[in-house]
Amino acid sequence: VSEPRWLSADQERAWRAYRRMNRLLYSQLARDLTRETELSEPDYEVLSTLTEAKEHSWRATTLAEHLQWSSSRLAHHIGRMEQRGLVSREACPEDGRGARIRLSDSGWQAIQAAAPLHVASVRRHFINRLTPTRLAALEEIATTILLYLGESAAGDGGHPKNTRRSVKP
Amino acid sequence: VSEPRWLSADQERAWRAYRRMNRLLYSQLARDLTRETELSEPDYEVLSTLTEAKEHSWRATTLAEHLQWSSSRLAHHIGRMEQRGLVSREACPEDGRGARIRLSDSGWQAIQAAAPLHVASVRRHFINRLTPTRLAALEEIATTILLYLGESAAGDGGHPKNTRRSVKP
DNA sequence: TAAGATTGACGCGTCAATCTTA
DNA sequence: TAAGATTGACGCGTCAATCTTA
Repeated sequence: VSEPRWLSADQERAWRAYRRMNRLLYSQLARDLTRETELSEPDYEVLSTLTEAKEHSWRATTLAEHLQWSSSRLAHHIGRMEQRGLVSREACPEDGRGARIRLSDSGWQAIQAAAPLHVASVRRHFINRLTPTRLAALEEIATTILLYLGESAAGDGGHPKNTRRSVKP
Repeated sequence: VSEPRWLSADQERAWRAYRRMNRLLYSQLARDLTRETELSEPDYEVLSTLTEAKEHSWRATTLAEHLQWSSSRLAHHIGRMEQRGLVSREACPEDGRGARIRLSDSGWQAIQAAAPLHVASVRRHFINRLTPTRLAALEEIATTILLYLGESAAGDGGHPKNTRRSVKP
């Protein structure tokens, strides 16, 4: 018995609604962020991830893994952020091939200023719109999908310890 | 009483899981599509939207609205697709300023071939992983979020009649 | 003057090639 | 030889400027 060629009406409505929510929500959050700060979403992710590192510095590889970015995307983006003084690059003591990315003072200030605004935006458009029950349901859905997407072994989902801190969302 | 500075642990877990699902699911679907066909996600969206139009042709503005694309994004992308022979542009009879985008024969063949594969991919990674109850819950969540995102008047959500046909997802 | 649409410049992400050290 | 990382070329999306017809 093969799969039907199309989705059922219910399935299609759900699929479309889900994708539309993603599109509009993401663009709204990006709009808020760029209006209220000097940071793009990717900038914000880099800075807030570095905030969670000890010494505010991480190996490029580790950072890329956390962000789920390719190494070349990271190198390009870090290059631009370095130009703007948000992060700095330094040689890696343990491994001569490696690089360490460090949050600069001005990067620290930028993320400190941006974080509460971004959290407020996430609350306003997303968190506050859903009951705790629904939010939990969404998390279950996401976990289920991720499980099948090969989340089992690697990546954030498989992290036994969650030591994240400071600038969270 | 102002909002707390951060999200609660529950909220943050849900928020992260939701975003991670989006990232991985979208990249998996894109990977499947480009592996199995000659089309990118945006190509697929353009072609399948045109399929839903009578005469397989739509005003550029209408097409852009359905896709929720900017007019310049549409113009650029249609230009590239025209080069590849997937669509054609023609003058608009009703309005000398307007343009009509038409699905070409080869575009029609491309979407016919791609659609079942794409639907299968969506089923495999998404639809089949969720019970009907959960899928309905997700649709409700999406609808709720969209409602607050200014979905009330315009856009797909406000469509009273859903006359979509043919190549659906 | 405004609406429909296109264009060019620029910033960003991907892919393949490359460089350096393990 | 492989791992860590960077680089350049290219394709795509955004923004502002522009062109044409209403």
